[in-house]
Amino acid sequence: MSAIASTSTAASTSGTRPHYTISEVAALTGLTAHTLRWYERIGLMPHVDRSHTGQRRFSERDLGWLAFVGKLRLTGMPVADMVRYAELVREGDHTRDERRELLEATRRDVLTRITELQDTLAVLDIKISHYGTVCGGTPT
Amino acid sequence: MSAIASTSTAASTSGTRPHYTISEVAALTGLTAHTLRWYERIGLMPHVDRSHTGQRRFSERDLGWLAFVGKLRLTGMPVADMVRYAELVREGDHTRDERRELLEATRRDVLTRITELQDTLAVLDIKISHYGTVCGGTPT
DNA sequence: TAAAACGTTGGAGTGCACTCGAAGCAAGTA
DNA sequence: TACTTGCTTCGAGTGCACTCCAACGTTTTA
Repeated sequence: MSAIASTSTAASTSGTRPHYTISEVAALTGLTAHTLRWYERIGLMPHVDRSHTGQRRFSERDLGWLAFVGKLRLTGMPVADMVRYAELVREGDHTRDERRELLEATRRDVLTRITELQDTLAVLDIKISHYGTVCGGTPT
Repeated sequence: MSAIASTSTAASTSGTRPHYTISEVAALTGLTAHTLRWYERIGLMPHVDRSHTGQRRFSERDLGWLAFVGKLRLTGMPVADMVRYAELVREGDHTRDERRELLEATRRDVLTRITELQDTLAVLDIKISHYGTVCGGTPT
């Protein structure tokens, strides 16, 4: 539970930009430390800084990336696709078009998903309104 | 691919209501025969009729139920919860309140999900618009 | 300084929702 | 009748996304 305002880290430990320990990032993102390490292993994190003893130190930029990944995760995008996107980012500027494509495809998926959910909502409302009436009928 | 209009079954084989074979239902719902059998095994199907030789014969009502289950599945509801709902239906009228509760909770989840997706959509739109501009910046 | 808390690694395990395979009947077609 | 297709059951296998473990090193607190 040692959040951001804890004793040492975060803001200004050694003169450079803020660094977060893995447990701080876990608290901030809701992901577990296990998951964060796993993200790095599979290439979903773009290479996290280490302290002189080899411990991870996450930057603000890393947090931003994780926030974005969190959004992608909400869309239901498979992890493999997110990794693909991360690779494209690493490969540099000549992949911009492909990245935009990928994002636009995702955008379309999200739109579809929203429509599906709204349909479902309509069905649920009908069902629920049936339960409102006292008479029996055909309960499914 | 033998859809509904195939040779024998469906409409009026033996005088009673329409009966669909498992492969017809698979074609209609997009589920596999395996999955349909599995649904029955775990109690997610309310007991499918059998032919005199023991083969499944699905009714219109079964199709309606599967359509509803499909909607619930779209919400991301765990199968165990759907089974719970199916059990409540089987238990009869005194579970109406609990069923309505369950449906209303699901409704709330769906609403939350839609909001999340709309947030994500906003983020994607921002990203995509960045890719529209030619200047580099900080591509993440 | 000692203890507690936190970090590292590789690899194995978990839970979910299917998904498939094998062996064996049964029904319809050439 | 022979063949093809489809059905049955049970149990094992798959793919995904984590999730945890063991063994050990580091850092912080009392």
